[in-house]
Amino acid sequence: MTTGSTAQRRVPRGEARRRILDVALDVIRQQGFAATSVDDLCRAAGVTKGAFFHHFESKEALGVAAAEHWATVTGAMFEQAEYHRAPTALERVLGYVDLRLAMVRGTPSDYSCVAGTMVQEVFLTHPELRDACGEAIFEHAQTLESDLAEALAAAGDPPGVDAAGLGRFMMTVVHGAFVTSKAANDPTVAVESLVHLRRYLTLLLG
Amino acid sequence: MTTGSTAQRRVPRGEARRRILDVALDVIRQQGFAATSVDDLCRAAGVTKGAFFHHFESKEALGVAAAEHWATVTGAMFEQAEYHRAPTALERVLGYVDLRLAMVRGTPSDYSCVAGTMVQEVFLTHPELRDACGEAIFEHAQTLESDLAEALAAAGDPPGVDAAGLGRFMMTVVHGAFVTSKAANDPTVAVESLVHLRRYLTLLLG
DNA sequence: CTGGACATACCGACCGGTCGGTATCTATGC
DNA sequence: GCATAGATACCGACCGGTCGGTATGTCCAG
Repeated sequence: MTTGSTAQRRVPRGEARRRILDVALDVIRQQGFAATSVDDLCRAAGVTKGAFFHHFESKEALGVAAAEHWATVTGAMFEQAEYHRAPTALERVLGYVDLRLAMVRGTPSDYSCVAGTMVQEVFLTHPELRDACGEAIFEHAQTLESDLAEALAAAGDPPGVDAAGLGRFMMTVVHGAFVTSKAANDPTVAVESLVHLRRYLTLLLG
Repeated sequence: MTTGSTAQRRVPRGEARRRILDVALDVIRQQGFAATSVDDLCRAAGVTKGAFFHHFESKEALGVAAAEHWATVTGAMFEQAEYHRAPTALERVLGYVDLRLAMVRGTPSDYSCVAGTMVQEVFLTHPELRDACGEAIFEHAQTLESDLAEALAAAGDPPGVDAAGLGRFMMTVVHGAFVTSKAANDPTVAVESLVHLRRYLTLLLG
């Protein structure tokens, strides 16, 4: 039909998918998953709806891909962090918390977690998306496990505590800090919670 | 125009508002705020849209009222709980955690928090709703403050810890436990996090 | 010249919200 | 004790816009 000039390409060919995923991380953290429309994403990515549905078969599929993309991006980021180079396992664990403390100085849209935001909304209604979020979160928790196991051993393996569960608890505090600091509209609340987590780890493992 | 038989009243006159608020607590915890339509609420409450917008000037206003209703309902529930009758402040604090532990055995739609669910989605886009959620959460935290202050004093007031901040940390863990247990699709994760919180409080205050 | 990577136009369902109307209370004067 | 008038509670058709998704066409790399 119309046609004519055609194809104002807004984004270089081949980059649409990545652009959509990148902006999704930001937009979803700002607005939540349900409140984010496909058009919102396309606008922000500079891409048309055709491109969107070419790469993702549904909005839920985009969510799943975004959770995986999130895991990749943050995984790479944490993998490079300095805290891995600390000499003792306890210092590495505390270093992780300190890194979280440093991150939390900005605004929730920047420091919070896409997976944690999405899973609250969709855990019942979109099981596949829920599982993708779960994997992103607990896969990250697992990166702490070996240091935690070592630190626990060094502390004489306190009874009733295991490395995997302690890692999950750390995720609980981190994600809880996102919620309460959003509610308080004040990142200080996140800071203070992470300091409590740090104190707990010190008491338990020090 | 139409007229005719008129007014199949589905709900006794005068109960519409309360019915809407009651179902909102459930539906929003199941689907999130943005994914819950006004029609969803009306259907669940057995009420028409006219009734809805008679009582609430917008969907956001309903959200605010729901947060306040949540604070009232849960406030009354926690106020009656047994843990207030424990002899020492520390036992009362731990009793609160034990109550949370007991609650967390069900399903997230039942044990999670409306305010925490909503605030994740709307903290940036709906400031009034965010504030209402914040008030619900931190007002609840305050109910722990006097016991925490007393327990801290009994423990010799450990440096760097204050009752208000510790109360907020407890909210952080509770809400974090909602997130991670949803993500894991397993309430066990919430249980284990609350056990860690209990251990922290014991180490700090015992 | 083919197949993946888009663009554009479009669809029906559903969204939050409005509005004119009705049913039922309450207050008041007689 | 009863008519009446206003306020409140509610009904449900309707509105413009937006939603997720589709159909079909064009571009371009290999």
